[in-house]
Amino acid sequence: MKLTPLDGFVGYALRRAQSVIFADFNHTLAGLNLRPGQFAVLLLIDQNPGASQSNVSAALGIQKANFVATIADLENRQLVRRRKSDSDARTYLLSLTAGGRELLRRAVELQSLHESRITALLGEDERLRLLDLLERLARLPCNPSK
Amino acid sequence: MKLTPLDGFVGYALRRAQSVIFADFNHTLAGLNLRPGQFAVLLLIDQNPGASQSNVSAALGIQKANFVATIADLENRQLVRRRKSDSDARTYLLSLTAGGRELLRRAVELQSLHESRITALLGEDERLRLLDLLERLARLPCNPSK
DNA sequence: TATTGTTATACTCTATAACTATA
DNA sequence: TATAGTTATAGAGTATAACAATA
Repeated sequence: MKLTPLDGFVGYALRRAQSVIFADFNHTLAGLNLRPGQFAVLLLIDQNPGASQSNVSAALGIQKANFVATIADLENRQLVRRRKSDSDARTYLLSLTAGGRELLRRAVELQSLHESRITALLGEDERLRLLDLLERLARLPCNPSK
Repeated sequence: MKLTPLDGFVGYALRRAQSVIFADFNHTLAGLNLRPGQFAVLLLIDQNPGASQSNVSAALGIQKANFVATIADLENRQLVRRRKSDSDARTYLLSLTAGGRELLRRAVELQSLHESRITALLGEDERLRLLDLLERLARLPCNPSK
């Protein structure tokens, strides 16, 4: 099957790469029952203790409505704790439990294996270059003039 | 909000970039009512006239079961034609209708505007380098040895 | 036996509107 | 009024199992 000109499009290449990389991530973290999004949530809470649900969901580009089930699951699994804020009764302050920190520690270890596999494939210089290119892509204006 | 070390992971950078690029693609093709997947299907049928549903869905990494609704929609919109094969009564041979070719022509035009926006952001050399890096990523072994 | 296309089903991710309780 | 969190809902995308017709 002829794939041209499809294989010359950045959007298509992104989709293929993302599919493979996410599969490898999920395979690597399979034992922890953590999908990419959940891993990102734990990481952000760990790095920003006391952040609210809105803070975290906005930082990850997740709608707050869709974040409710995610955070409820993590709380049910006793990985995340929610405390009522003293200064604002509307918000919950998020933090990791001891179990959450421990699971995150193991997840980070496995993630670094996953990332190493990418480095083995590209080389570290090229991996960093890829990160730079992807970050620049993400700065594409949202409502382009025409 | 602190995003490190999340922003140093290729998987996360891929997700952010893909989200922005797909949004721009959809915005650019909005008038044609064609999502990225449908565009890819039309392009592949155009480049491989007489291909079967299995051929096209396999080439795009789509399960044949999920391809049924996609192709039915394109057929209902009279963009794609399905003919029974003479040599194998199980398969349908896919081809574009005149309307399908015309819609694809306009879609390709708009897609090239979208791609130009990426080139404007990265420069053509960097865009080609990105394509190369993404293609190499997609060659990551599926079941890595640990 | 294996393959093509199909149906049915389920799960994830995402998007939106509307509600509540607070601010 | 505006915001934080919630509920409900709907649309995509994706995965699997099972089937009829055909090879």
